[in-house]
Amino acid sequence: MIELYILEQFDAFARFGTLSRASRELHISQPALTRSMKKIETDMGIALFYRDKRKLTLNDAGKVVAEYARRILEDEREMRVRAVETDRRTHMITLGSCAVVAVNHLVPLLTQSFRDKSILTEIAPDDVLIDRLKNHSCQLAVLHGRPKDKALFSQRYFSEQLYISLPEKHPLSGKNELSAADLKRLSILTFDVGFWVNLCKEKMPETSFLIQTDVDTMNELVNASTLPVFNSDRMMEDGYIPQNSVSLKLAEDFSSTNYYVACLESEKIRYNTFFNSVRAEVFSMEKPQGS
Amino acid sequence: MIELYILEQFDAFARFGTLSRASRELHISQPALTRSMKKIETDMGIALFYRDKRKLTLNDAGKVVAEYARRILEDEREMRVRAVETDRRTHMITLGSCAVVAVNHLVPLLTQSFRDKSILTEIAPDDVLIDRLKNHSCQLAVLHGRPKDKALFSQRYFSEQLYISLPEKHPLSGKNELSAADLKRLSILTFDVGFWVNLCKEKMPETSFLIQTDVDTMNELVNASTLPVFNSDRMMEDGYIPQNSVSLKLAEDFSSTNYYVACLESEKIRYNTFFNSVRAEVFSMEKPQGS
DNA sequence: ATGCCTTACGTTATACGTAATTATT
DNA sequence: AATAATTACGTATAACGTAAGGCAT
Repeated sequence: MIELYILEQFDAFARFGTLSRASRELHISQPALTRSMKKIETDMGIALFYRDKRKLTLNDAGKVVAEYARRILEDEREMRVRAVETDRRTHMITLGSCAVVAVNHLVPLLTQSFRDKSILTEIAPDDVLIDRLKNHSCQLAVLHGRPKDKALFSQRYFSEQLYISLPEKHPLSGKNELSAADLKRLSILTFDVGFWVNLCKEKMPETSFLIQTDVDTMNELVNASTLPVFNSDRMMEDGYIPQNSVSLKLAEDFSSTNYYVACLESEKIRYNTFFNSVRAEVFSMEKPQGS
Repeated sequence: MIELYILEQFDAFARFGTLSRASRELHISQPALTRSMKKIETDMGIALFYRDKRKLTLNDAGKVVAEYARRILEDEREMRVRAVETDRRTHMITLGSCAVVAVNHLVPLLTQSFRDKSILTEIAPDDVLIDRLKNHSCQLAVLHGRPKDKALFSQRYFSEQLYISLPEKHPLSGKNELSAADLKRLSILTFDVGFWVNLCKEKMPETSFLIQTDVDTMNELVNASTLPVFNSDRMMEDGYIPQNSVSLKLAEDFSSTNYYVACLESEKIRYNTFFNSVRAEVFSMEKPQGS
């Protein structure tokens, strides 16, 4: 059997043309290459080179070996990559989500259901997430609405209602709730949460959203300014309530959404316990409000 | 890099299920396998087995590796087979010749000198043969005259003298020998032997040569007709003598030639024994005539 | 003189087997 | 007891580098 280190050296010679050049590329000595090339010839029982005393050239059989060597080496490399990939997949769960708020409660549930695995979370738009589920680059995804694709299993997670937090002395702070019309010409501090921001920009083109991507900057601005702040019921439950402010519901049909947790239908059983704990979580979240 | 002996052992485990069984199949010890399996895991940086203290089972990554291992090992095997095949193909000796008659005695000599090689003969003009020698597409060549090229080694083979075989009752049959003038306006049955035919057509433009390319057709025509037949001393020695005919020497300066066997000067030693046997052949051919 | 291939020799790395150990059936 | 995997240890193969030689440009 011809070992791979020999094929690698043979391939290097085939690519670089001389043993000395190949030896420099591989960081080994020329004599080592001479010996290896001799070895592969005796092991195969045939000559692979024309020997010109001075120069070494592949003969026809050598060219055949060079082709195979290349393919075999490439396969070996690919084997390692693919094996490491599947190893990662068995040791960690990738959770995609269309909104940051949605993952906050899911990561603890996942680590509880799969104690031996680490959890990787990624934020992406819905369509991207669906693609990722299908090509196994993520196993679970939080989406807006129930996906129609039959290959996907999904379960309702929770609803989110938009709120606007206003300083106590703000002209609008006395109202019960707000409409889109109330917010015309206003500037609202907004953390970049993808979906919501895009939706509101579209539905309320006359309102200006001061979009922040850095958490600390956002917090500082919230405390230091008297600007209205973009908010939601779920964020407030998690404690994101600006000081000295009142939060009013934004009463529009687009200002609430339902999140769904999805996975491949074929992997549903695998995540059964996780979905159960999600259901329990939903129950405990929505029951107090309903009562 | 994962060496092939490891992949072979891994594949054996994948196929036979236990290390001990695999070790028996491969005729190596169990500890050797334990070590190798450990090595492939550390080299790849991931686990490939579930370890049950008692039993060893492939995990998902291990199954991926098993698939690749199988393919890689098969490719390595195929590589060796294909290389040996092309080696065999290059290990047959190609003998080029400017004349058919010249190869008849050389092929037996070659098969005797190189019992492990097969002999391929090809007929071509002298200039083509010289090119082929230089680019290694033939190893030996029979040429008219000694090549001047210093890169070529050559050795005189034998001379050939043209004869014309005539029916016993032919008007010319009483002569001692023939001249080109005698043959004007005659039609002569001629087997297509390249060099001679072209030479005679040029030197005797008024004679018509009825050129035949099929051996059987040629023989039938020789027997069924009363036409003169193109012949030579060497062909007659080989028994090509038409029935009821007399063969007269064509006495012109162009009607005899010397054949030389040539090879690359750099490969002379390789064909040393062959050239010796050619010399012996020449000796036994020309001595009886000379004495 | 330089570049390329080869040979010779000593060193180190490593793949192997034997023997002993643990655990499971 | 028998089978399977592992650990420990000594051995032998063989891959490597250094040094030196040959040969052609």
